[in-house]
Amino acid sequence: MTSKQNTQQKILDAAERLFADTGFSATSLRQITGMAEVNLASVNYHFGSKKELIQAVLQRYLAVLMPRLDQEFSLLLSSQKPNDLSKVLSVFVEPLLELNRIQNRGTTLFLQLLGRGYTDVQGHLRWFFNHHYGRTLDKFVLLVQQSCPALPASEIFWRLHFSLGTIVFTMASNEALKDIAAADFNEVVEIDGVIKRLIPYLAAGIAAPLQSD
Amino acid sequence: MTSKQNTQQKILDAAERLFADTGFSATSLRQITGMAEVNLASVNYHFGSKKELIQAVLQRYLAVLMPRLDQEFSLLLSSQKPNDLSKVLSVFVEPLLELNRIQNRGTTLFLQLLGRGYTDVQGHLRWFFNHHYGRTLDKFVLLVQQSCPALPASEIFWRLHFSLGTIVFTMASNEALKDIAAADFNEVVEIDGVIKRLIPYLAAGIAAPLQSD
DNA sequence: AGTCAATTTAAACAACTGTTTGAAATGTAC
DNA sequence: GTACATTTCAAACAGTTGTTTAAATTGACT
Repeated sequence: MTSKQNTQQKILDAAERLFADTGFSATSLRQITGMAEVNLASVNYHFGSKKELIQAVLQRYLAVLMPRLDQEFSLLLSSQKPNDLSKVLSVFVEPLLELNRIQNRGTTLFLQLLGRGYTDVQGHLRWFFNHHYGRTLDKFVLLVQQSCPALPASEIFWRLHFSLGTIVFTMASNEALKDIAAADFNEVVEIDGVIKRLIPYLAAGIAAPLQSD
Repeated sequence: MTSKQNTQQKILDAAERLFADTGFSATSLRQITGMAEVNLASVNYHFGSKKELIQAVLQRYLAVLMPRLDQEFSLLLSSQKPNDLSKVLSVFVEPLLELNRIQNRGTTLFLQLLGRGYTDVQGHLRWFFNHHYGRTLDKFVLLVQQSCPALPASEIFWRLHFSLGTIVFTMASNEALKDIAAADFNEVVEIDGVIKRLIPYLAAGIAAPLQSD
């Protein structure tokens, strides 16, 4: 009984690290099973296929993160006045940082995987995400719209995707950025430092005045 | 004589389209030579290897774009007063749109390729870019620092990377975003529309007030 | 015409991919 | 200990990858 869970978990641990580092399609099952020190066939035995393994890796984090976010969004939505945009964005901070409890560098790994999911595989993962967590996402979009009543919905759509790009890219190159910051500015920045730097940048970008042309 | 250039160009045209659509590593040489209607071996004959083909595809655009940008940056730097941040960012618009002259949807293709370059291949392409165009990049950073005298250099470093993430990610998922925008908002957005939407977002984000904690 | 280099071609190369197979090993319950 | 299901394992599967080879074709110049 423990051996089964051990194998599954060893695979998930190795897979998420390799996926985050080099992408889904660039990571082979032999790399994964090699790092996990399990047999090659065990991936297909426990997860069925590589595609399902990718989903399982993401699910481990999404299943914890999304209900938490959903709860926080509902709380903010129940307040009468529109909420400050920075406040809405700050909702992400704590649930994201709590992913570090699932796994050692969980927060970083999850955000990197999210980025890979958007660029690596086309369509497939996006559909999976929207299908499972579309409702939660809608609540967030509604909150942003309430806090930026001057912006048309289409503009908010674009700016939220711009913001997603910022987050995803920053986390994907997180290691490199940390190294440069340390070398050039004598700065030691951890993941929570990066997230807190992101908030004012994103808030200002999303709420930017409309261009007049 | 004309046959050689035809083959090389047919390969480049097919390669850039496939690379932009599905990424560098996910595109096989057989797909490329199939679409280009040339022999499989001609890629290695004319370009040496797949890696060198990737560089050649990017070089076709970078060789036109970067000198133009460098020139514009120098011009702005020569002015006495610091320049408005939106003005500095707007420098990119015209040179980027001129890439449409090289190739049909040149601007879109190039920006998608840039995005792929940052997420697909690790290190390798980033080094290539910094090595060839680091000087031009330095001028740009200097311009941004001049236009945001209140921000410490380290903060600008982070925010410029945030911005790079926005651009790269947006272009990498450009097709998907356009489709969603068309379906949800009846919007038809072309590449110049996206670029012009980006400017105010980026300008506001980069110049955001510092967080007070 | 003939000469020589540049280019194209089909075929094969070794290495790698995800997946499947059937036997061996392990665990669980009676 | 026997019976049974779960899990592991080595081996092979068919398919794809980038690259190389050597012969065939094309081009340009005398």
